[in-house]
Amino acid sequence: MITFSRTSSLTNHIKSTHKTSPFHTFVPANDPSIALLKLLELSIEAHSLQLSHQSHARAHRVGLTRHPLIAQKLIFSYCKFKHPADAKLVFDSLLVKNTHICNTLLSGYGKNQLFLESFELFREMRVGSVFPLADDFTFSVIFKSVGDYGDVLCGEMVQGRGVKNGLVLDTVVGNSLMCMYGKCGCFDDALKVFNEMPHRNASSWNALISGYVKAGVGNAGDSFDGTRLWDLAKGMHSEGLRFDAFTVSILLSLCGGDGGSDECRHKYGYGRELHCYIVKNRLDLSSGLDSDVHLGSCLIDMYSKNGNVVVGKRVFDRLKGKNIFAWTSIINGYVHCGAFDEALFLFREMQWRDAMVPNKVSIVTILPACSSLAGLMGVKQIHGFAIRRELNHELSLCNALIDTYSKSGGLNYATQVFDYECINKDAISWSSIIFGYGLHGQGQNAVILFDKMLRNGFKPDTTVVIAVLSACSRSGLLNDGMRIYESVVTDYKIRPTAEMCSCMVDMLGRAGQINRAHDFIKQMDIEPGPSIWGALLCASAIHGNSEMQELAYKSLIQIEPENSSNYISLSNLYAASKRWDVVAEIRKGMRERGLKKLPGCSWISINNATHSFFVADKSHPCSDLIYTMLDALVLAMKLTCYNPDFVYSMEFLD
DNA sequence: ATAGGGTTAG
Repeated sequence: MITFSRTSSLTNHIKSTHKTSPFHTFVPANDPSIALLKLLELSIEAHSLQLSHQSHARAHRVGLTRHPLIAQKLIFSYCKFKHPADAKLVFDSLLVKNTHICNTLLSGYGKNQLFLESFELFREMRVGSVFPLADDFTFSVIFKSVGDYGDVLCGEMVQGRGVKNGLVLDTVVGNSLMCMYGKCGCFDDALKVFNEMPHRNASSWNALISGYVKAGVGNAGDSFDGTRLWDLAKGMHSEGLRFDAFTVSILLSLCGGDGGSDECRHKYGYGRELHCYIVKNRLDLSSGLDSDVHLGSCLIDMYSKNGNVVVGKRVFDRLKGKNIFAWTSIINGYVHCGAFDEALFLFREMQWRDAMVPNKVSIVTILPACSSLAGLMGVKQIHGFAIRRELNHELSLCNALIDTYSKSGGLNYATQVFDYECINKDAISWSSIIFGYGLHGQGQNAVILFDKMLRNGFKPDTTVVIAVLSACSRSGLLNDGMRIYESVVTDYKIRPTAEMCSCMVDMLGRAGQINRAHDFIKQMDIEPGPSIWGALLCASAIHGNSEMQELAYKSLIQIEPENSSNYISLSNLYAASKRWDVVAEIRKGMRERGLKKLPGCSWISINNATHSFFVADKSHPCSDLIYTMLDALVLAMKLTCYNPDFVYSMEFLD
């Protein structure tokens, strides 16, 4: 039984349309269109496709399917519920199509990724057509679709029409045009629009800032010029516009640290300042408003990316109306700092206490915790969980499962997911399975899959190339690796990255071709970094080529003069051939630079307490007992013919 | 009715 309440906006709307409606003259008091509109509005609010269908049927019975408002609402709801074909049926049945209705279908096509249909309809909305003329709403909707489609040329053509009609002067249209350029990675074009806009609002600035972020991310060299970005944000302030929730959330996403560098600390400082800004400006986090949960999730993410999940948890605890995003953010925070028990606890709490239904993202997020705590069995459990919720065909989940299964020793399960569950594969699916085969020493299969991927029309990217090259390297498939490398560089115009090059050096080196590996380094376009010399070093150590080993160490010391482990290893190399004079010299060099060997540390968790140990560490309360046990173990090892090599460690026990 | 923000996978 549905009861209707008298609400403002809709009633007003109906009142205003009543004046022109042919229906009201006949049945003004109990106009069936009012009830139908209410029903449709309710179905949209309640996300009920069934209710929309019922309303549609009722509209048929009373002959109202061509009522402009009802048709518009039907089209809207069908598109929202991913039934664009039904929306099209309603649309086609209309004898007169107004701009509003066309815009609704246009936007619905966009929501359903039906870009070609959307462009087709847009093309019809011009002078001399049976369709109405495009207005400012049309343009903002079409720019959004063009942006999602990712075709700048198409966007420029649409912009041309917009300029002709004088519609790009509108602020919202201008903003959506900027967003379109941003999505296509054309920051300069977005900036041009921004500079030429007659009226700008906060959203214009937000579009500019997020456009800058999108254009900067992925460009390895000029990945993210922090200063310029914060200058942009300051420019917004000096134009008298305040940051709104959108601005803050974009900026917060840039405050995630990924290490302990100065730049990270800098970013973290900005992040905390933004948190203060939220509090000071009463972008309050505990009012339970939708936008506040949004900001809360951004904050949780920012804190956990900076290694401070505890503060993230405090933000989380204070959030009212926690949604799946907030829950996933905090769970992700705990997963990333390795607190798997806590993450799993929250994953359960989310469901039992907050009746939250995990989605594909939350399942992907919890997966590393399960594999870490319970190995292959844990991955299988999550997989089963996903199957019961019919989420097992989701691309990102499949990709995560392929990767985690193969890393947990379940290559056969990974293959099954790849072959039977992962219906629409992407570059990540292919590189995950190829990497998996490589990991399990099945280089030949990795090569077969790589070639199959190319035959299926996928262009290789650097990640998948690294996956297949490292597979070749591990399995000693020198010829295949060389062939693939040559092909991706010449046929697919992939510029060799440092990682790709170190795969090649590793591959040649492991195959015993140390000199060829060295020649490869010499002909590289890029400056050899630590990973490349490290690969050469490893290979020359395996094959006992101490001359090349020395060269690699010296190069490493040259490019990483502050990394003490290079000195230690070089010194160990000389110690092995009893060249104590050189050893002494190296250690003197280290002392002069003020470098110390970082002591190795190992630890074990027992009953939620972590016990850590350094070399020759006697500080543990049970130290005597532990060493007695250790001596007994060493003795037992020696008795079983294993002769542990203590030479290097003894050297540095002064 | 239109634009702009959040969690995940190699």
